[in-house]
Amino acid sequence: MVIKEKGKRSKNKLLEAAEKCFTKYGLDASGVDEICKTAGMSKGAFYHHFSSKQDLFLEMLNQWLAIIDGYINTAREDSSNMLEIFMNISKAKQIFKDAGSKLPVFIDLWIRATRDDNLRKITIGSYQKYLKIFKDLVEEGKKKKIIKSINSDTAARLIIAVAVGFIMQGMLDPDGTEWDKVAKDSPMILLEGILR
Amino acid sequence: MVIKEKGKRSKNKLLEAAEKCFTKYGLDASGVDEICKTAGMSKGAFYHHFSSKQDLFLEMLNQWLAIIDGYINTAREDSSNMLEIFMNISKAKQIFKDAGSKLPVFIDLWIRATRDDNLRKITIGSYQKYLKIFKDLVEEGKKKKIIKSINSDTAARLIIAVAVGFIMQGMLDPDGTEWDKVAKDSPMILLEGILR
DNA sequence: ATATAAATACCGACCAGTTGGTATCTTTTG
DNA sequence: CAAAAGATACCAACTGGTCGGTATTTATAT
Repeated sequence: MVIKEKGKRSKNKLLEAAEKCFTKYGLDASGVDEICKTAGMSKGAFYHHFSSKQDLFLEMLNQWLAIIDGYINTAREDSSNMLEIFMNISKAKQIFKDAGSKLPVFIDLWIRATRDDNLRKITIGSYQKYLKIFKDLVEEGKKKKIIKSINSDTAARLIIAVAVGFIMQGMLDPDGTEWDKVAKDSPMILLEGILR
Repeated sequence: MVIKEKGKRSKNKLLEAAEKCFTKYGLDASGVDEICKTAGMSKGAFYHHFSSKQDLFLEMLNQWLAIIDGYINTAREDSSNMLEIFMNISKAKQIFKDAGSKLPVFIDLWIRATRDDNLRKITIGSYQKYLKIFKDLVEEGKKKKIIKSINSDTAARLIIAVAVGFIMQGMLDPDGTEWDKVAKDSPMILLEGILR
């Protein structure tokens, strides 16, 4: 079958509409009705494709995590040494461009995962996966004597903190600075330190 | 009068109850009814003290920002040089202890500020105030040749990113590591860099 | 000090609107 | 035709917020 079954297409339409709504109003404030209206579909269609609003959250999150996986794997394939991988990931201009509008919703999901066990399981699973990637990267650097003998767990979490922290700030104060520039310069500061 | 007027006490009771609820269920999921029940008061009392749920958000946020102000000012008064101030702020064991339960709610407010103009104004105002503090600190360090000639705006935002990022991770994965240890080690890594 | 007046603090039933979700029916598709 | 997809009408639960009335303080006058 050349054309995706109409069902899948409709489902995607709903997913995209949901993303629009979530970006605009937030997770909680976006009602199922609103999402349907945005998608130009009916509530019946919605509940034909998703068993609940939650269910849509989960599918959306899984979809995005797959995208992030893609970015990371690409960065890994395109680079030969550990330092290159790190820089390629953290530059992440692509992420900020493609996923820019997704990021606030992603944070929203993150917060929600704090209180929702289903979401939490998925989120924490991926979180730990990425954590491990950075940890291994640091460990490798330590073995090759490129990196100081710092705790690799701490370092990995620090790297993630920077990423998440920038997203949060970018959401609150998008015009406060040139965020892509900040994001570009920060990995270097992180690597080389602040002190002379 | 030794004892606070009863009115203020009741208002505080509501504020505290709200904090409990928000910590447990999140901002949106905590209904006014729930807050009142937790406080052991009536809805009438609530709307006697606050003009709306929003209004309570604002008061709560202002209250907390005042606390943070206190921490920062204390750190400034207790230290003589720029580096000490920075370390005193970022150690912030006191913040993590006292305000531990508040932090998730704080993040929740942050997200909400993204879409709510009133909240945004307050939040962004404080954000920029703290940003400036760090910026000035970095500038001072640069003048004294302690700090590299990095962009002070970027550096300041990087520092904030680390703080916010740790809070976010701590919320998602509280038992994943010893966060106070991570928080203690990170400033040093930030200062001295990762690379050898 | 006591009576009175006036705020302040508080209660809880109630309302209009919205929410996620369901049940039933119709259309499209293979 | 049967199954999938979609539409419409509907509902029970819950939401933030209102309102008329009552209890409790606090200020004032005597």
